[in-house]
Amino acid sequence: MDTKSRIIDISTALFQQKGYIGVGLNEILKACEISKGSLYHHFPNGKEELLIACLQSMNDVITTDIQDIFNRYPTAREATQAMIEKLTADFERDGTITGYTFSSIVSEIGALSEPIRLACASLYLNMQGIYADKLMADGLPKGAADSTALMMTAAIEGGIMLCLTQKSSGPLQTLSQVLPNTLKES
Amino acid sequence: MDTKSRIIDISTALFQQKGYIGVGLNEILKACEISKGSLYHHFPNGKEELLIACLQSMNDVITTDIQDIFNRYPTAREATQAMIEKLTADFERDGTITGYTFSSIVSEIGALSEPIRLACASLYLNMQGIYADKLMADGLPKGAADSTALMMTAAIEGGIMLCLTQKSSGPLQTLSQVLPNTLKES
DNA sequence: GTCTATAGGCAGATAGAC
DNA sequence: GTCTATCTGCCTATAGAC
Repeated sequence: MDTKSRIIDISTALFQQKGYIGVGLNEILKACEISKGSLYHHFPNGKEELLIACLQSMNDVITTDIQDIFNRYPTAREATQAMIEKLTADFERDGTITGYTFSSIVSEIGALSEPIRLACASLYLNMQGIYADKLMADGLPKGAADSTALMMTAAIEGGIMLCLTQKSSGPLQTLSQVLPNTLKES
Repeated sequence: MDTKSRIIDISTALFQQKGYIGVGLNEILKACEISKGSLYHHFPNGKEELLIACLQSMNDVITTDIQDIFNRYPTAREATQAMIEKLTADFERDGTITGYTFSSIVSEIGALSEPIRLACASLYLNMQGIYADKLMADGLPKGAADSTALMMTAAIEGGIMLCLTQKSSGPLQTLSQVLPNTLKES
């Protein structure tokens, strides 16, 4: 595997764990076992360019991941439940949630860097799109599917935030029971 | 008004707008028109101690604010709708949402500083408590009220995040239509 | 393409006069 | 209780050898 891909892979994990500002360039270099010169050779615009590459990588991984789950279950309701249960399992295992959430990145520099804000917006929209497609396949009209998909995205993002704040998977576990019910009744 | 209170008031606004890391000590000093020595006299433990004082201040303001809205409307459904509409109006006016969300603060240092994480957790629980009380007054049993209140908190927090990411009040506007319906059917 | 060395800036924090 | 001056350390970024 080439150096550039390795930098992206390792940096992606670090950004997800600690946020953009929380990870220093030196930490990335150490983790990748490369030097500063090498990093700036592959990413001439420095840390911000690296983050954008990482966001694209996250986009691919997360979209594939969610799409896979939504293909495996017959209805949006069951798929949602399975997805949230996967998140809680991740949290129980790792003590943190590394995927599906970019709130730390948005909060830190979304307001400062337009390219990064746009990359995050695209990520959220991709997730939301998968939910909406499944809801339409279930028979919901487009408008209702879009609204419901938006609420799912917001609730899951907020649920992850609550889990991190409380250091407990409780909020997501509760959501996995409540949220699918609201889908059923839509 | 004494210096300490003025520092807290001004810093609270800055932290809400730009997050914890986004605001430097020098910016706070300039906004408050004080010197570094003065700030460290009132907050010997520096920036972190100041943030905790600000979080307590936010807690008071936000709790009072939400409680006020929830007292003014007969049901949780109507109160929720009114609250979200207030948020969207704020967003339209200021271009940002300063209250009701601490996600940026949680994301930035919640994982690093235990006192700050706990202060944020307490804030979320207070909001959730107001929602739950109103839902119980509407006739929901305690368990269902707690679950629903959690979903409301998560959805609103996530909705704010989506608005900031998309630079649009659209997500919250959609939520103000979808979320109350899920309450109605609970 | 990778390295070392270093620049230059700004952060948070401290000391001590008044 | 407020001030100014200063310290130390970390950050991103660059220059230039190999």
